[in-house]
Amino acid sequence: MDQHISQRNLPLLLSKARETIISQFRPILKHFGLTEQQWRVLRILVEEGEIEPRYLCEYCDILSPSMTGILKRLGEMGLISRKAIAGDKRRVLILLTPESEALAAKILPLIKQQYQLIEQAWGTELITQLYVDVEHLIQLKTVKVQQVELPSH
Amino acid sequence: MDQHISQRNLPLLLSKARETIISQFRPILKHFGLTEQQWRVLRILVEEGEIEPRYLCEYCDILSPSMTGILKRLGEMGLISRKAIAGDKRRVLILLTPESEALAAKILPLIKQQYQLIEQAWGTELITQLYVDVEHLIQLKTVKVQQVELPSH
DNA sequence: TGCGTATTACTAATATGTTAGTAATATATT
DNA sequence: AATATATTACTAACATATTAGTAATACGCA
Repeated sequence: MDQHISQRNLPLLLSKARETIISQFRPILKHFGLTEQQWRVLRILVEEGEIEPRYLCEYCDILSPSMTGILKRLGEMGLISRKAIAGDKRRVLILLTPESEALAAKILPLIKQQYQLIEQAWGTELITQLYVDVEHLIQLKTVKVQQVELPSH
Repeated sequence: MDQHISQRNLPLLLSKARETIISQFRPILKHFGLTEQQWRVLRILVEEGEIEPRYLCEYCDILSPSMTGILKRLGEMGLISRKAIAGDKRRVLILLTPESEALAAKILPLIKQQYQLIEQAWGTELITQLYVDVEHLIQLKTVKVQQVELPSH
């Protein structure tokens, strides 16, 4: 009878759930020499086209200092390029290169196939329900939660 | 036409859901100078008492090389100690110190209160449903999923 | 026009994640 | 007993996470 406290630890459970899913895809990304975060960025670029780093951070759920390094390495790998924005010298646009367009075109179908294999093995019902709940939870982020009072020490 | 799961990104959504929750607790841990992972370890030690590092890794969902550093820092902070196991010189037991017992006794009630504040703000229904789904998903980890065939390149 | 403030992407420092591999010890098999 | 294999915790190397802070630029307003 597993009665570990970890089973009532929602952040930990969500982390394990995520690992359960992502571990099914890691071999694909590894095969093409990409980390999970690098692929997250490329995938958003496929969907969005040109995009500024701060939105990339938002969509990928990656903080700015991490994104700086990820974009640096993707640039060195020849998988992204940068374009200046006229009228604002602070801002910049990130976009795919022909190489990464081709790479994404190879990877995306494999991801889709792997999703289908997951559905075959685990069924669609739970996965669908999980989407509903998780998106519901993410919506709630805007509903402010009172913070517990912290003792001085 | 409803969005097929292959066109969405479940690991990313789970990551965002987790961040939504953990951000409600981070101020508490920061107040006591702990990282999230350090607290995960201490919390398991409260529950389990003496425990070997490999089980700590399993229960905390932290890989062994990360755990090595976490335990090293917790040791330097005086929050864990180590005990040899008679009959097997490879193995070791990790346990709390009086200091970390006292620290955990201060933190645990605050975590519980914060959970209550979250439920006040967001309702219990969604949180309960999430537990159900996520635990269900984690169970499925044992059901083997076929791996998509990777092209040579 | 000048000045305070906001925004954007960045750096710095430390902690953790991920993969591969290793030294020491224990166990199974011959 | 001797050898091969398994286990445990560890190191190494690199990528990413987290927090704090900065330089350059843009903007709001007196």
